[in-house]
Amino acid sequence: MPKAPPKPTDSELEILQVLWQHGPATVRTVNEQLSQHREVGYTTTLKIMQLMLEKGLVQRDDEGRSHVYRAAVREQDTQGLLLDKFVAATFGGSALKLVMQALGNRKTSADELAQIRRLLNDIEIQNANPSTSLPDDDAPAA
Amino acid sequence: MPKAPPKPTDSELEILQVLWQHGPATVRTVNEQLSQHREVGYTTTLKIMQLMLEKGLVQRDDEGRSHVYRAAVREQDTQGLLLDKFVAATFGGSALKLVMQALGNRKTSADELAQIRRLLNDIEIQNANPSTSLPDDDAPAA
DNA sequence: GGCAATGTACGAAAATTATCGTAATTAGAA
DNA sequence: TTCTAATTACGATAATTTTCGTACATTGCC
Repeated sequence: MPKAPPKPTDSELEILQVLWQHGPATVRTVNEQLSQHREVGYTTTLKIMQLMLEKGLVQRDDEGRSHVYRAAVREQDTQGLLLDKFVAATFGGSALKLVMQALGNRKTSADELAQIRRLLNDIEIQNANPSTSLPDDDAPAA
Repeated sequence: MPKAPPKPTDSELEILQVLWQHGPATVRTVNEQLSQHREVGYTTTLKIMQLMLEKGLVQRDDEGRSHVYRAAVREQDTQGLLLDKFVAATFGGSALKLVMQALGNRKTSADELAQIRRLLNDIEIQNANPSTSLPDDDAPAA
């Protein structure tokens, strides 16, 4: 089994965000996106993306003169990995404390609260009846 | 206004965790706690704590031969600061996505779910009636 | 007082990450 | 083909963090 890619650094995560949202892209495109938020040189972005290739965080297609990069890790997987480490380091492993803090000192809209309530209901249904598959918001009702 | 202490690094956060849980402590005590989880030299811990002092993350009392360090930042404040940055970097600023991910791919006990429900209720009461103070579990009922 | 034990201070090295200048390469245009 | 513009490759530097060796200071015995 090939080794899983390492945890991305902050800069690498920025680049992954661009690739996740935009899809496969050249260094130029990625750099232009990053430049909208902060100043960063072209070769800096290039270098980081080359390192990301070595680490297995991205893959690339070398057809033609310019290379096209794409994310080699999925957004949800990466978020989950980072979240686990963050919860462990910052909240002693307690996801509950994290959620309390996230919801507590922050304004949360009624709509968001409703979504969380739905999620809670789903989880409790799942706990009560593990054989049933989770309801899917996008699927037609039975 | 004195500048706010910077975001602690991973090692600094480990040390803060010890100080928050244990209360004021000497380098030796902190190092013994850290050593229970991983190997780390005494002078390494000492050096990091000295840097934390310069950064304003801890304060110390130099009475007697050994110094006693205490956290200079509050646990909740620090968690909140780190959480903000984490949500911004990893979830594009959406606390909702964070909560969904935290609750979704993770087993959460019925007790924890109940606590989150209570929190949701409190938030909705607060939203509906901003003049009222939040209920406090630790305070005696009026 | 002198010595051993315990602490602190300091400096340096290693590891990681971020940054960018410059050289080499390639593709088209003229 | 020759030149130019765009792109990649490479190496060097800086900044930050982590690590620890060693020297210095202090305390409390004997």
